[in-house]
Amino acid sequence: MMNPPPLLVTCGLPYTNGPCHLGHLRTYVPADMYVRYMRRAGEEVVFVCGSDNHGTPIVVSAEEAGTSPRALSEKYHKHFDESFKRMNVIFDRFGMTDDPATHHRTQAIISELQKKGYIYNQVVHQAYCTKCKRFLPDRYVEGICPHCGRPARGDECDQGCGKHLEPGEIKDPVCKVCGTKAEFRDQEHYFFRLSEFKDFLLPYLDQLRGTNNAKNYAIGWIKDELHDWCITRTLEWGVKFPGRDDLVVYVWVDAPIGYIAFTEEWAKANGKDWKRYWCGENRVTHFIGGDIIYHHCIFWPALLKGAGYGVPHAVVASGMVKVDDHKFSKSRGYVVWTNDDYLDKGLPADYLRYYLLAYTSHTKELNFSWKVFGERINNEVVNIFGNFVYRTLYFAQKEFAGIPPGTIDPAIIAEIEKTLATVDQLMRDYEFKGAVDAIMALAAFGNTYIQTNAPWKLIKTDRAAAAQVVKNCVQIAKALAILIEPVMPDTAQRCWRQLGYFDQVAAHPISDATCPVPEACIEPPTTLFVKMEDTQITELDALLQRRVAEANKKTEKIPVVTFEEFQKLDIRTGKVLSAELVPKSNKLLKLMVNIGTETRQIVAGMQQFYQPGEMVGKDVVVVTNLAPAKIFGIESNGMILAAGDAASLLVPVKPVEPGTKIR
RNA sequence: AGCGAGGUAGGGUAGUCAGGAUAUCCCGUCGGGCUCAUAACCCGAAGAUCGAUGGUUCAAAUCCAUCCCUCGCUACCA
Repeated sequence: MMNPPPLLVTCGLPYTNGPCHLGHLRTYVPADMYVRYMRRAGEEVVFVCGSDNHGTPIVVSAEEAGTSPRALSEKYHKHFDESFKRMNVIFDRFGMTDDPATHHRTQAIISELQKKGYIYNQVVHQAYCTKCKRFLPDRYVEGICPHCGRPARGDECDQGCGKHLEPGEIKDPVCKVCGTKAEFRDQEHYFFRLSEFKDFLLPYLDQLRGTNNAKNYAIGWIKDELHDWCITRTLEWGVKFPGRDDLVVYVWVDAPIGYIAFTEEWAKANGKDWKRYWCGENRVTHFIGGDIIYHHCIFWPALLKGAGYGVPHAVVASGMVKVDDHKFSKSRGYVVWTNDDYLDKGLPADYLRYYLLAYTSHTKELNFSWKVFGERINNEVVNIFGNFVYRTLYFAQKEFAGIPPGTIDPAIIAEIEKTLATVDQLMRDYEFKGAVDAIMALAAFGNTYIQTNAPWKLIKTDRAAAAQVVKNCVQIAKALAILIEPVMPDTAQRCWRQLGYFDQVAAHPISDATCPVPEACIEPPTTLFVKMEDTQITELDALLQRRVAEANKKTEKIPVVTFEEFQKLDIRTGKVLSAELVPKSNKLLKLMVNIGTETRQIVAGMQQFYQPGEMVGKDVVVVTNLAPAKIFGIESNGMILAAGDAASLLVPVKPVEPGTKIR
């Protein structure tokens, strides 16, 4: 059998318009662990990543900051590069998608796709801001939904009926940046014939390696119809579309192409051939966040296939990160910044790496809380792992001035081998938590072993037997140092040094875990870890709580409306004539309400708070000139006012006739 | 609504793909041991109708069906 192709591991590219946070690390730390492990399991691995610099948000952020997109990108590029290094996430190449390699490779791929007929052009309506003098990507247009009449974004009626809006559909478009009324202009765009790749993608995804969340999600999409994909934008910033100075390619085209370009950059600097990684059979493994599965499992393989490159071998998608059991959200304050909140507080990278890897399976949601962080670090890392190594070496040094001579008990070697086999299988299945657990189980085994064999007792009667127990324990400690390196590289190295070795633990293959430790003198050991103090945890947590509280205040800020705007609303009292549950809905009630001049049918989301029976006969407050909407297929002509999440109804205190105007 | 992921002792979490005998681990509670060690470690106990119902099977947390609950996603948005 031929040697398998080398492994190329990539991480989803961080976008250069904000700093590094836990959400990033949830993908990068496991990828780094995987790379470290696979290298030491004897694989040839290249690990590349880079920053993603293009797209409208960066242009807008740069304008707001009074700088250029390139300068902004460079600032955050440097930030990510440093943050990853501080976390011991070490790439062979960390590039930028705005560097020449990505521009060049993107244009080469687009040209190739054009040559093969996979790209066509088409004129589309697009919102244009006359003040900013540019076309507005859909996210930067606001207007009125043509379906329900409520405010909507350019691409979707996000506050109203939730319908997807095609370019040109939105009414009264306004530039979100400057507030000027936008107009529609015709603009030629280029489309990728994604729809032609359906027959390729289904069998491809079926055999795709990686985590099944990625695979399932993508297969689900494919079963629906695949639309062709608009791959150009009217922007200055980005990779120029070949032959068109006024268009750049969509950022989601050049971002993954960065993976190839960064490999090229690495290969050039190291005298290697990048084609070995990207052309033909390969083992390209993408580590990504769960939010970008679509791009990596559908667009990207189709692009590569169409342009004649090899397609990815595996996609490993991480689950989402929660903070204090809340959805990760920068605007709501549920965020942990890698530098400000963690590393700059003097906390070790190893602790966070451990937490991220050991909390749960890679594809499940990971909750971060300082309290749990402190508990797990102290109980598992410090007490079980750290204490075993320390008590072993302390006793060895005290009683034997180091590691005693002798051979290792075969049962101990067998135990280590069992751990090695388990870890290896789990790592190849991308089950990082399982692998960490197996390593910790070996540490727990060590504690049980030393406890049951009590060399501190034995030594009083049988010094040789005590030496044997110690020797076995040291062997376990050695195995632990070797195994824990992909998880906690700094700790592993410290542990390695304490075992009397002067070289790098990372230079040793995993299989060295069963190589007997020789007799040696060692220095008195120091504790491997410092415990997390309760006061420290409380302080860190308080900082987070303060940020959440401040964010809450900010979100409460609401825009001022003029009296004229207020007067547009026609609010009247009404009497509920009948109420019934809307079938298949668990929130909606269908109400008939007398508003004086007429009886209206109104659908209201208050089923969980009011029985239909108790609604009948109630005087309620109704917005009568709200645009009609269809909810669950039932027409609703107005809105009943209620306060708060529990929908406390607003009712007139003194009796009034139905239809009385509210001012 | 559609799609996806989850629902396992007081909290958290593994096991579910490849069905089997006392359902894992961490914390917490209770009892004991040890004292080499960072008040750490070891042993034991209590505590789970494995979301519900029905089915397949000698055997179901695990497979199938239906339902309930929670969360996420729904593409020209990076």
